[in-house]
Amino acid sequence: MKWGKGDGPRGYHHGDLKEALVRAALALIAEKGPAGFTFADAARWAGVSPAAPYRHFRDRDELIADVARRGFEQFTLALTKAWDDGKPGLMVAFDRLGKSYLDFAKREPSYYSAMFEAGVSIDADPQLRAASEAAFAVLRGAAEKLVAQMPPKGRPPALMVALHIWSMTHGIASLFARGDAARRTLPMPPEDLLEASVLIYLRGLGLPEQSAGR
Amino acid sequence: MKWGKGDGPRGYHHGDLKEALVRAALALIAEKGPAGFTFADAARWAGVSPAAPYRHFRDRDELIADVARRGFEQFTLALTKAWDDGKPGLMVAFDRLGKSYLDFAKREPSYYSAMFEAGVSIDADPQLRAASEAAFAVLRGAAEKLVAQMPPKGRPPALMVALHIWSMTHGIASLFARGDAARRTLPMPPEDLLEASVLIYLRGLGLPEQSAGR
DNA sequence: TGTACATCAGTGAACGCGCGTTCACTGATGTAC
DNA sequence: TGTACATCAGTGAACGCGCGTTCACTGATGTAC
Repeated sequence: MKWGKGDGPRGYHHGDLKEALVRAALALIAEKGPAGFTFADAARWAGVSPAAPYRHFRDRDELIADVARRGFEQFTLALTKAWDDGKPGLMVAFDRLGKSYLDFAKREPSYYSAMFEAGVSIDADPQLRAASEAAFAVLRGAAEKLVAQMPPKGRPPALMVALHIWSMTHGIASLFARGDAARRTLPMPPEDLLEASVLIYLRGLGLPEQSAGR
Repeated sequence: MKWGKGDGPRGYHHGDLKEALVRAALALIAEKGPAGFTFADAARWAGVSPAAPYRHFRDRDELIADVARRGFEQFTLALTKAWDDGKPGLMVAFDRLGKSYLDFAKREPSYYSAMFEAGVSIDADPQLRAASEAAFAVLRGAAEKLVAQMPPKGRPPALMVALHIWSMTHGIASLFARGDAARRTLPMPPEDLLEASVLIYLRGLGLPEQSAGR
């Protein structure tokens, strides 16, 4: 399944090389880490000559940035689906959201690496930046709904809450849930660690479970 | 200040090449990221022939692992000093501890990269592993003192608390406080974000500020 | 429907480069007596 | 204190390799008439 869409190999023209290169990058990142693959590698993996990728990407960085962008798009989809507009209750939806974040890091370690660990500068590429912000917007929207449940006095800023949740989750994902060798071993599933952490945090905000729309 | 200890260049024998190579690695990581430097680079930076490093390190990975190990040692020192056995009060000491973590990531981005982002397998090298565990032990010790303040009923496991704090802090450090290009911009200082996060978390644990030994 | 032509997406050979690594070597340092 | 020798820590030349990149090219595809 080297090229998943049009099936069967074709002749002189590959037909879908851009997609194939992205898949190659994902496979090679999974194999050797984000720093461990080369443009030539990707070409070889896709079964084309080393010059072919230049028709589609200026250089290796542009390829990685494209992978990261696609990663953020899929990430946004997954988070949106998990949050599901806060249904049926904010707390249960929020918990799903966190688990979905972690699940993505575990299920798609290659995307996750390209997005967060490949050293691509998010701000340099507007498309990448937009994709990244769309993902964060899901978190932020959820945080807004959550703080809106609280009495107006002493309501924490939604942005802060979103950043906190993001940080906790990203911290757990980076330290304990990645697919590669740098992962630390942990005496419990990372999902449990995250769930407890988020619950304690929300309690600290003054959001006991029963008050949050259950 | 290429070789800081014995000053002045010497002749045929460098005299302190191992140290110089470590410093070279730190400088080059700062410049190009953990993946962006080579063994030959380090030799060049230290002003020796490309074969010289082989007298001190088997390969590039061994050099990076050594840098990471030293990083963890310094990290342990900084954390220990910040925690200061919980004096004068657990909450204020805990806050110092978190800030110190963040400060290290910001002050020593090269060490931090080598420790957490260079893809070295912690478990492969016993010395590295021990150094890493010593750093975590400081966090864990602090968490133990903290939960010991709580009524025995419903006391959370200290290990969990330590892992939570580690994750939050590492998440913030990775996303917002690193020195390199992958850092996201943030509408507030990362230290403030962390402080708020830890305070909310501790409140969620049932540790109001005044009950914690102040 | 057929044909001529333009354009597109790939080839494959070639290049310069820097890296990792080995090797016999040599200058400097330490030590036994 | 001096000398002979062993050991240590570096040299520098050399190698094979794979990468990035360019280039003229060519087969396949699309389009105008």
